[in-house]
Amino acid sequence: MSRNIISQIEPLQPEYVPSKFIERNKIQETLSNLLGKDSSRNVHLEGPRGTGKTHLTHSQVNQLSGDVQTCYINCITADTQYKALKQILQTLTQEKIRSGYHTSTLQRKVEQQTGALHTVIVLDEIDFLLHNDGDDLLYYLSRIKNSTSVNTVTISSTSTNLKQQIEERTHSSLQPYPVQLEPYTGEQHYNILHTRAQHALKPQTLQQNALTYIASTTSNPALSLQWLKTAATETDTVITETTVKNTENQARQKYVEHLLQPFTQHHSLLYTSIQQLSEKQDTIHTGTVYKQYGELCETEDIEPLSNRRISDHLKQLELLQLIAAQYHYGGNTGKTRKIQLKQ
DNA sequence: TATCCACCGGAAAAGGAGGACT
DNA sequence: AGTCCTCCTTTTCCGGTGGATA
Repeated sequence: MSRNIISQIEPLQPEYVPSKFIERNKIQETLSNLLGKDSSRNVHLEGPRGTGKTHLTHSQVNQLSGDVQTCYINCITADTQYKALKQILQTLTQEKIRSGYHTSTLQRKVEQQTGALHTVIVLDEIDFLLHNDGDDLLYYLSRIKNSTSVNTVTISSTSTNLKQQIEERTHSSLQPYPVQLEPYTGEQHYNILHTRAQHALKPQTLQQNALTYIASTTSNPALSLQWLKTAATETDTVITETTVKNTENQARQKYVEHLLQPFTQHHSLLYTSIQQLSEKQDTIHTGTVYKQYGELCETEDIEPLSNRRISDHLKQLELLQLIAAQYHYGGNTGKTRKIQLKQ
C-alpha cells in the first residue's frame, strides 16, 4: 500500500488562484485602480507564460463591486469574433445562445446587454484570436456605443507589441494601458513553490534541495508546479533531489499535455514529430517537420492534414512557446522556418 | 542576370454542421 | 422535406521571397 504525501492537491493544480500573490503588490494596485468602476481604461497585460497574468486578473476582477459585470474569454478556444461574442453574450445573459446568428446580430445583442452596467471583458491569450481572425472583435469592442461602460483587458504571453499586431484605427480607439509583468527571480520562484508545497504536502515530505533544483532548472512556475505535483505523486515518503531529477521528463510531458489539451490530435502529433526530430538533429527546417508528421500519421493510421494547415498549427505551437521559430525568407535554404524545441 | 530553391501566407472555394423558415 | 441562412475547418491555388548557382 503506498502512502500519499499530498494532503491537499488544489494548490498544485494549474487553475489554483492563491489568496496572496508573491511580489505582485504593485501590479495588483495598478490593476485595481485601472479596473475599478470609476475608471474606464482598457488594459493590456503582457508577460511570459507562468507569470500570473491570468490569476492576477481573475482575483482583481472578483474583487470588483456588484455593479460591475465581467466576462472571461479564453481566446485559445474562442479564436474568432463570432465564438468570442457568443461566449460574452452567454456570460452576460446566463442563457445558452444558439448558433445560426449573423455576427452583427450578436454584436447588437451584446450592446443591449452592456448598456446599463459597467462591463469588463477579459480576453486571455489574445494572440490566438488576432492570428486567426484579425482584430475585428477588438475594434468592435473599442467602438461599442456607450463605450465608456465597456472595458477590455487583453492578455498576451508574446513579447511582440500589441500595437504591431492590430490596425492603427483599433489601437487609437482602444488606447490600451500597458502593464508589463516581469518573470519571477529565482528567489521569488522558490518562494512560490515553497508556499504551495506547504499548503499541499504533509509535513516533512519535501527536501529543500529538491525545490532548489526545480527552481534553478526552469523559470516557469506553471511547469515547476506540475513538476512538484508529479514528484509528489511518484513518491510515498520524501521528495528528494533524486526524485525530482527522475520525474523531470514525465513532468514536462504532463505540462505539454495540459497546454495542448484545447487543441486537436494533429497538434499533439505535430509536437511529437518535432520532439522526435530534435533528438537527432539540432536545426530542424519546416520541410523535415512536414515529412516526419506525415510518417507519424501513417504509423498511427490517421489521415494527415495539408502542409498549409500544419503551417498554421506550427504557428500555434509557437504562440504556446513550445517551440521557437526563426523565419528565413529566401536564401539557399529556401523560404522556410528554422524550428527549435523550447525548454 | 536569369533561374532555382522550397516553403510562406493570403485568398478563394469546397464541404459540412446547426438552425430557421416555408 | 427542402431551401436558405450562418460560420467553421480544411484544401487548393498561387504570387512572393532573396541568396545561391549556372
